[in-house]
Amino acid sequence: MRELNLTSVLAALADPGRLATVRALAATGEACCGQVQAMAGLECGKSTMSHHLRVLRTAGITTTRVDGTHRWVSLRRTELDARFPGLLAAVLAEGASPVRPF
Amino acid sequence: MRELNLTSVLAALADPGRLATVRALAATGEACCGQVQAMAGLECGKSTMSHHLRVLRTAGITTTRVDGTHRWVSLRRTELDARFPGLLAAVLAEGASPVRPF
DNA sequence: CGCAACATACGACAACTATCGAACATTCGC
DNA sequence: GCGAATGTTCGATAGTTGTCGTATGTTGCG
Repeated sequence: MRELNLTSVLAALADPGRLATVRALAATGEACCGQVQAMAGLECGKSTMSHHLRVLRTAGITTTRVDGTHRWVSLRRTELDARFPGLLAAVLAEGASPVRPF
Repeated sequence: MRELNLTSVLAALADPGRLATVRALAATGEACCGQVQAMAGLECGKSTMSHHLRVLRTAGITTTRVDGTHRWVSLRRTELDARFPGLLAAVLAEGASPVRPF
């Protein structure tokens, strides 16, 4: 288990593409790189996608399971919630509700 | 009121110095630049401090009240909590508890 | 007014980051 | 084994960010 440093986690999440990636993973549970890219709607090269996934993995937000030619990526919800309670929920909740207090 | 974009907020918080600044502000409620720098334990030039405070202000995390030669800085807790419920609490909670599940 | 205190603005520089294309590695199927 | 599919790694480049020193602006005080 990594250090799960808050600064690193926030830095990893502070990118629209990676945020979309995390949301896609939260919705599906597990997905391989290509699926994530499609679901997150990221139109970038595969190397860029690989880079973003590495940032998320290095920050301890995701984990990767190798299976043949595929790399199945998923959120480390349990560890994340244990270390930073409410953080993931707060980030994922954004945009989910209409945010109209009136 | 600014756009309060989640990505910008996360990017603003993704810095040790700014995180310490936010914690100091959360503890005191309001402080002028020099006090913030001292409380957050930031040993940097004043221009750097001013830069960090501007990043926080631009992201919508803080607001500044001018009073003579002082600039009183404080968190925009209400707006922040309304826009991103739980986010500030999650960020501030880190390190507050021993984080020892055993 | 002149000076000190507080903070911001500007210019410069180094370090980091996002992005891309091409090359490489691994595995599956024929 | 060969080629296709899936990702990663490498090198390069452009843009962003953190830091600093200095200059500037504003206010309070004598």
